[in-house]
Amino acid sequence: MQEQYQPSEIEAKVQQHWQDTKTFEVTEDENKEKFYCLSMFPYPSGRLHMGHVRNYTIGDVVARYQRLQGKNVLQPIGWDSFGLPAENAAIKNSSAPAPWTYENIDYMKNQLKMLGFGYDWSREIATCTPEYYRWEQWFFTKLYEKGLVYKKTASVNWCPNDETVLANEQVQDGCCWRCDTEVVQKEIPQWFIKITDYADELLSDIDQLDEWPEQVKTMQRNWIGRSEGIEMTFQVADSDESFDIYTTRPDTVMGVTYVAIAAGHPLAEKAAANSPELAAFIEECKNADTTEAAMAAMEKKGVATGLYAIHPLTGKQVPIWAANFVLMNYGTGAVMSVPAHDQRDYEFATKYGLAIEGVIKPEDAELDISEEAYTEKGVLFNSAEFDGLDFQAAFDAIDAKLTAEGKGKRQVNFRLRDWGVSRQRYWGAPIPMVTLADGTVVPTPEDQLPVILPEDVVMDGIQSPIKADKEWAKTQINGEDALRETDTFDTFMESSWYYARYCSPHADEMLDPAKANYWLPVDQYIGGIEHACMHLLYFRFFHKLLRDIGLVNSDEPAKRLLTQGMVLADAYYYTNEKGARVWVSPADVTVQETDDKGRTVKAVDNHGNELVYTGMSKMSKSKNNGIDPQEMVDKYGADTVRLFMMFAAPPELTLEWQESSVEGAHRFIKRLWKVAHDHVAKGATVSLDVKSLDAKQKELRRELHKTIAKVGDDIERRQMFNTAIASVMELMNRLQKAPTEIEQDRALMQEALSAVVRLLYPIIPHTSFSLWKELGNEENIEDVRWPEADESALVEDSKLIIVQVNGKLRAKITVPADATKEAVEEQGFAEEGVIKHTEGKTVRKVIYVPGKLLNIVAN
RNA sequence: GCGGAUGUGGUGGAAUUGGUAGACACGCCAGCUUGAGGGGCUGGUGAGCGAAAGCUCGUGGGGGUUCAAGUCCCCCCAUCCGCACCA
Repeated sequence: MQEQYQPSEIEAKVQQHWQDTKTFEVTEDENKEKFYCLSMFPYPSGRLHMGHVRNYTIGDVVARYQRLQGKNVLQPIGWDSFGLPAENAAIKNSSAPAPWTYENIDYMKNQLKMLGFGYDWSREIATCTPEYYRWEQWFFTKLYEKGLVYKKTASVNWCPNDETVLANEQVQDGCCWRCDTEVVQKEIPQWFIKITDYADELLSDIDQLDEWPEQVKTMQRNWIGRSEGIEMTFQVADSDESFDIYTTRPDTVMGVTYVAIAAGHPLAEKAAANSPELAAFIEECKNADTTEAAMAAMEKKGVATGLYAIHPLTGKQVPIWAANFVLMNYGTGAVMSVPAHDQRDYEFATKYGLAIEGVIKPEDAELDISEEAYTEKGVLFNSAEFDGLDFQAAFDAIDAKLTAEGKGKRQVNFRLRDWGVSRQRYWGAPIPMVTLADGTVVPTPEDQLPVILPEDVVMDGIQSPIKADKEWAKTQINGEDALRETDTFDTFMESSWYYARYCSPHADEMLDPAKANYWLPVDQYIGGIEHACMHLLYFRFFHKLLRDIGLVNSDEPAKRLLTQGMVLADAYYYTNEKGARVWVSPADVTVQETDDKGRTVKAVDNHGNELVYTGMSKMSKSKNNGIDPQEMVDKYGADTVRLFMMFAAPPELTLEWQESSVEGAHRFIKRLWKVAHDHVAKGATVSLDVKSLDAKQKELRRELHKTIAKVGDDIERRQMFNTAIASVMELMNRLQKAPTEIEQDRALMQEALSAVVRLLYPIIPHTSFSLWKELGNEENIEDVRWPEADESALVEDSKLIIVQVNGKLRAKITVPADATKEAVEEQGFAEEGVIKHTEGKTVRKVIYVPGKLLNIVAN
C-alpha cells in the first residue's frame, strides 16, 4: 500500500475501473427494490461551475448510499441543451449554436467523469437532438388534439430598431442590450398550454408530497393562488356595452367609487378617440414593463375615460378610469375600486381626488380611514340591506342578489396563468404547427415529425435563421402548400419530461410505459431552490399530462425533493482611474494583513492594487468570483472537493467557498489514509472477539456503532451530510489515538476502518474504493452492503445527568443506567454546586427527565 | 410591492422531540518536531471578572409563554432567493 495519499493516481484508476466494468449501468430488475436518483440536468454553458458540483455531489452521495443499501439505483444525466446562451455565443464567435453546444457537452462530460459521479452514461440525452425533441413535438400535437393547446395574442418585448423580440434578460433598463433603443411591448399571436385546467389538481396534490420541503410547497400554493370570489357585470352608462370584474371582496362592493380598466381595454381605446390625453396615456402604457415586480414597484397612474359605469347593486354611476396597474391579459382587464378598503385604491383615489366611502368597520370600534385604507374583514355599514353582516354573510347575501338579478356569479380564480410556450428564437424545438393556405392552423401530421431544426445556420445576430430563411417554413400538407410555425418552444418544455425519457432513452416512442412505470416516480430529486415555482410546477404538470395520455400510471413525478443552496465566494474589487470597479478573481488575491482574529485587513491583487473586500456573494461573472472546479480537482483531487462541499454546510443552506477549509478536507483524507496505511502495514488481523473486550475497547466500539447509526440516519432521513462527516471525523480522532498493541485492539481497528471506509464511500468514493481493497477485501466496495450498527454494542451501563438549579447548569453526575428518580435526586442534591445554590432556599419543585436532566426549582 | 427563506464565537457551522449553547472544521495563539516549510504532532481558544475554583453575560433587536427558550408565540430590523421570455 502506498504510504502517501495520491489522489490523482487513485482517482484515474478507479474511474477507469468504473468505466470498464460499466458499474453504474442498470436495467429493470423486479427482484430488487429500485431507487431513481435524479439531479437537475445542466445547461451546457461551457464549463461546470460550483453550483453544478454541489448539486451533483449531493445526488451522487444519495445514489451511492442507496446502492449500498442493496437497491437497483438509476442515476442518469443529460443536457438541457437548447437556450439563449448558445445563440449569443454563436453570434460572438461567428459560429452556430449547435457546434458550440456539442463541444461544451463533450468538455463538461469529461469534467463530470473526473468528479467521479456514478452516472449511467448509456442513458445520456441531449434535448437539442431530434431524437429527443421529436417526442416533445409529438406530445404537443396530442395535447392540441385533447384541446389543451390554444393560440392567443400576448405581449413580448420588442426592439423597434432591430425589429426583433427580446427576452427579459436582453432588456436592460428598458432598452435593447444590443442597440440601446427603448423597448416597447408588442402583441403577437402565441401558443399556450392550459395549465390552468390542472390548477385544482396541482394544488390539491401538493398534499401528497410529504417528502418535499414545506417552503417549496408553500411557494407553489401561493403561486397557483386559488381564490374564491364573485364575477360581476357593470353596464356602461348611456350605452349598451358592459364589462366584467372579479373580486375576492364582494363584501366591500357597496363602497365602490370608481372602476379601473386596463389601458388596452376596448372601452379605453374607444374613449381615446375623443381624448388626446387618454390616447397618450394608452400609448405610454403600451411600453411599460409588465413583469410582476415592475408592476408592483411602478407609480400608479390613471386617466379618466369620461365614461361612467352603473353600479350593479345601487344603480349609481361611478367614473371609469384607465389605469396602468390593470392589465388586459390578466383576469377580465377591469377591477372595481374600493378606496376605503384597499390600499392601492386608497392611494389612487387620494391622488386623483376620487371619493372614498367606508362600508366596513371593525366589530368593536369606529372606522378610521384618515391615514390609510381599512383592509381587514369587519362588519358592513352604509350598505343598505347588508348592514351588520360579517364577511361571510355579506359574501353569501351579495352573491345571492347578484345571481338572482343575473348580474354576477360565484367564481374560483387562480393566480396561475396559462403557460405561453412560444419563443421567437432559433435555438429551440420548432413548434409543430402549420398554417394552411386558407389560414387554418393544424398540427404537423405525425408522419412529418420531427420538424427538424437546421443546425448549419448563420446567425445574423438579430433574427432567427428559420425566420430569416423564408424557404424553411414552406411545406406541404396533403399536397397543399402550407407554412410552418417558425417559433420554437420555451426551453422549460424540454426540462419538463426529461426525467421520464431517461427510463427508456432510446425508445422509438416518447417513452416505454413498462420501463417508465418500473423507475417512476423519481425517488429523490435534487436541484436549486430557484426552481421552486416554475420548473417544479411544469414538471408536475407534465407528469399529469403524461398520465392522462396513458404513458405513466402515477400522479406525481418525484417523491422526495431536496433544494440545495447557492455557492458563494469572496469578492474583491479596486476602483480604477476612471472610477469604475474592477472585480478581481479570488484566485489572484493575496491577503497581506489580518487582524489578531484572522480577519482580512489588507489584500492586494497580482499587480499590487489594494483591494476592497466585500464579503461573500454568489459566484458570478459580474463579480468575477467564480472558482473553477477544474482547478480545485487538479490541485486537491475530486474526493477533497466533494468532501468539502458536503462538509461546509447543510445542503439547503448557501455554501461559502473557503480554500483554507478545502485544505482542511484534504488534510482529513490524508489522515484517514495514514491511519489505514499504518494499520495495514502491521499485517493481517485476527477476528474480533466481542466478549473478550475490556471496558475501554467496549467504549471505543460503542462510539463506532453510534457513529454507524448516526451516519446512516444523517444521510438517509435527515440529509445532513455535514454532520454525518463531522461524526466520522470525531470517530477518526479517537481511532488515531487508539492503542494497537494487542491483537484485539487491531481486530477492533479493522472493524472500525472497514466501517469508516463504507460510511465515507458515498462522499469520497475513490479513496474508499482503494482503502476497501487495501483492508484486504476481495469484492469491490460497490457490491458490498452498508455497515449495520450492532445494537448490543450501543448499550450503556451509565448515564450522564445534567443537574440544574432554576434552569442553570450546576453539576453533571454519572448514574447507573437503571437508577431510580430517587437515587438520581439523592446524588444530585449532594453535589457541591447544588448545595451552594439551594442553601437558604426552599425547594419548590424537582423536575426529572429520565436519563437526562434534573432541574431543582428553589427560591 | 407580493411570496419564500436566513440571521448562533474571528469564520463555516452543530445543538434531530423545549432540556449541557458552540460538536466538527477553518483561523489564530503557544509548545514540540527542527536543513527548510504553505509539513506533522500536542495543547489552548465565546465575552467579562478572577491566581484558581468559580461567577456573570451570551444565539439579529424588543416583548411574552415555561421549572427550562437558539428552538414556541407577538412585534421589529437586516440580508438573500423567486415573481411567469436566463436556465
